[in-house]
Amino acid sequence: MFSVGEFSRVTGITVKALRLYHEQQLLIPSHIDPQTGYRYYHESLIERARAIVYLRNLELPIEQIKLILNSTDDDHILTAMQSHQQTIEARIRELCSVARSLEHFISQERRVSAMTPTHFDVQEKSTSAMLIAGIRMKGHYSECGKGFSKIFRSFGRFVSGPPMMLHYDTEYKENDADFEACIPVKQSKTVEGINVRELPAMQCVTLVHKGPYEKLSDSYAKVFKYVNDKGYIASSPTREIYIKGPGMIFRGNPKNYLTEIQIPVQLSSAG
Amino acid sequence: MFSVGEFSRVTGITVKALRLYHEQQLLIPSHIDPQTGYRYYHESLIERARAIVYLRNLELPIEQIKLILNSTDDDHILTAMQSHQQTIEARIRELCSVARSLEHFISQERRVSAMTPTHFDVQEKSTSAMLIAGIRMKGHYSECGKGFSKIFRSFGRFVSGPPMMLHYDTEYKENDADFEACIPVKQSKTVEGINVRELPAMQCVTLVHKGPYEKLSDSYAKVFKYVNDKGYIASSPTREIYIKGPGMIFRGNPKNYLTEIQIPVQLSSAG
DNA sequence: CTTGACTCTCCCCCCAAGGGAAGGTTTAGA
DNA sequence: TCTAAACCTTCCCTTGGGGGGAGAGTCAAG
Repeated sequence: MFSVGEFSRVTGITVKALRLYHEQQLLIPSHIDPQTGYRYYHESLIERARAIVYLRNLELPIEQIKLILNSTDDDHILTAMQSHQQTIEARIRELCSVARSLEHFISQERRVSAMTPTHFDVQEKSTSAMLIAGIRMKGHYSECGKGFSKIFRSFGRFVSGPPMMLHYDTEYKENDADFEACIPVKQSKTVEGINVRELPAMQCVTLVHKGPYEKLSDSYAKVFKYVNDKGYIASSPTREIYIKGPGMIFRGNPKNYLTEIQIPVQLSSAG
Repeated sequence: MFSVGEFSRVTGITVKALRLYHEQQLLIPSHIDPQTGYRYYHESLIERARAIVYLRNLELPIEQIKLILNSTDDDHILTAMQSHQQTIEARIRELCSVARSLEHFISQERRVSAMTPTHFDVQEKSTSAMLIAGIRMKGHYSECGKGFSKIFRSFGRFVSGPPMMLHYDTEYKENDADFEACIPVKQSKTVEGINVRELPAMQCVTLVHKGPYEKLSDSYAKVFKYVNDKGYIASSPTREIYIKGPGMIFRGNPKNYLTEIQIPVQLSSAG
């Protein structure tokens, strides 16, 4: 006969758990001193205790274990284990789905971090051609969200980069702008109202704007000053790439928004 | 401004949960009527509510969500998500391990069920050769458990069938028996004290004994009677296969124990 | 003005499997 | 005999809410 502490050491079950199992009628001590209430466990209970440990490691609930250990019918045990297996596997599927979402979220975030430049100067560079899905719109810029949503709904996981906007106006227009909301995609697909095509490579002058969209005009001024100073000829459409913006999930902090301005240029003879 | 009920309908969060989120300072109503205590949510909170729903679906605890949504530092968000991902993946690994154990257990049980014969008669059959790991022992039969344990510890997942015992005595001995505890295995392996070898095919007379080991002698009597009646010559070692016994985990019900007795025979000229 | 639908705050209990602490009794060894 | 360790019960705490109810106040439409 062991006392709780001894039995705990032998079986590896905590004293707390032993008391709980007693209360739940799962593992009842062989003898309980009527005076002191001390629990005493017979050696033969070690076996049952081990079975309980084994089944608890399989994360079976106490109720189930009680049914299993008290049943003499092996078939019933098998059924209980199978049903538990179903439960576990369902849970695994849930968690895997969560893990996939997390993976997706994190890789998205990482891509943004990787694209975050360390310098915010006007630069010249060439872009390569890319496949985009776009929706040409006229009106106020703030309408662009609808366009992005529509493209995102249609292309979902085929999206291969941050959303961007093409500006076809040669002058600034507030309320009647001509622009195209577009998102780089991996595959072409025919969707009503969405124009999928290749955006050509180009030589451009670029500047990454950090901060809220309200201050974009400052950055535009800088870029155009550079273009003029160099004597380049700006063409259209100009591009705005929303490296980091409000996003689908978090509004984020507008102070950290990153927007790349790309002005396509033809290098004049003076270049 | 929405009342709780309306906001609940809009966001899909239950009223109970909205109150909880308020209490936990996760989603604080835009306005609380000082007289009535009614909660009113501004449209702009829908966005935060959606983010909360999204993050809850990723099974983030409320405390974490609070930290994430209240932080302006994107890096911190990424860190939090990554740490959560670690947690989730650790949990998945745990559950997969549990699922493997369950799978193992169930397939084991199924094999036993499949091997359960529908008739318990003396029969003649031939067995095929099999690879076994065995420990030859002398003494009392009850010592065999140690042998099985040792083999099991060494061969674990290479076990390919139920344990068995070879009896080398030609007469019945209680206390000084000569026997070999062995288990069929998939692969050979050199282990001190364990003899791995091929058990040859043989022609035998067999009977599946159902019930506790104490009554095995009745079944032995039946088998030997059959052998003698047929005029066969029994040879040794005889085999006892523990199709269903106390097992590693459950003692089970001795009334359901299944033990196959195999007596190797040479068919005499009279057969 | 009434009435039915909403909402409020408290309150309690529930899930699973214990953990932790408080406060009191018993045992075992020196 | 004394003292420390072991043991007892009882109560509250954990996650993330769900469920229900009491009792009271409020809102909006007819």
